[in-house]
Amino acid sequence: MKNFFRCKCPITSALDIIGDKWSLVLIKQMLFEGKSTFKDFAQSPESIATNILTTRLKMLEDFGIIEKQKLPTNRKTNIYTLNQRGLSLIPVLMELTFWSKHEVIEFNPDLNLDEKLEWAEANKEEAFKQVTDNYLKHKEALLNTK
Amino acid sequence: MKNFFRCKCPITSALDIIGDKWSLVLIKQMLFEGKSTFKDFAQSPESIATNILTTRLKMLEDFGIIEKQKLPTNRKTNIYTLNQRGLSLIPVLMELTFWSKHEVIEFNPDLNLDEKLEWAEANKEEAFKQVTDNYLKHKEALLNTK
DNA sequence: ATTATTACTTTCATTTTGCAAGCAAAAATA
DNA sequence: TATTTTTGCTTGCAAAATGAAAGTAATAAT
Repeated sequence: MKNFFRCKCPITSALDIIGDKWSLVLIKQMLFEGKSTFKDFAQSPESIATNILTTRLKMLEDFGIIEKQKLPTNRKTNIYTLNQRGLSLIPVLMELTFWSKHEVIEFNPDLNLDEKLEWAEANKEEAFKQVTDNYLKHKEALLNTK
Repeated sequence: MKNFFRCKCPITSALDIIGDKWSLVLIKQMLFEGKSTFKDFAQSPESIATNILTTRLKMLEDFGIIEKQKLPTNRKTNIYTLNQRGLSLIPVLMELTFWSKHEVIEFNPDLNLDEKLEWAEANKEEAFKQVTDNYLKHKEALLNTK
């Protein structure tokens, strides 16, 4: 872990963990798109390569951001879910969404913007909580025999 | 610009612009560390290579996140500053800071955490505004004969 | 007039990412 | 039960991004 972090800056260090090309995309897919298996991620429109996917999932697990487990009904398929450390990235992801809505749309007019975004931006705290609760319910349902 | 964006997702598209290893670090250095020249960035503890620095600054300028200009008193030194599009990334950077304070400190105990962070986390909207105003003043001072 | 500084560029090494194919274990199907 | 399909993952190699070191031209400072 020595030399893993570029310096003592909190922002730079956060980016040293989740600032690569794929980590936040994977977390977003779990959080907002209900994805939970290797196959789910591999088949995304972002189309991540499977070797990269393997190493990213392992890294996120090593940092305690996600957890991997199997259902009693299926000894093969791994279920990847966010835990608390991952869930606490929700504000970062939502602020990125807001920024995108305002500033990225000019460069990528095809952006898929949720109609509830307006409300979420005006009620951030409530929106954060709602997304968290939503995911926790989804996760529970997922892990009690899919 | 075709094929620049991986897909139609706002989060993924935002990351396609500022999700590389250095962009948010440079923006942070301007915003919180008063850096504004090529030399400032090159001498940072993160130690970015100068060739990368050149391409990143150009990219951020092309996307309208920063602007480059010269002072009347110095025809050589370029002054890089954030404009509105860059300033609206403040919430993203601050949420990253909060996440780091709670979750990254375990992996990098040397983290340099501002003592005002506690307050900022409890008063996000006010903190965002304060950081913005601070920077705008700094920028104005910077550009009126340094 | 000389030296130092600034903002780059260039070259080449290293690291990261991407693509395609392959694989073993488990699950689904016949 | 035997065969086929699916899943999660690995391997080998190509391409792209990043990094380190040195060099350069224009400007600024001495």
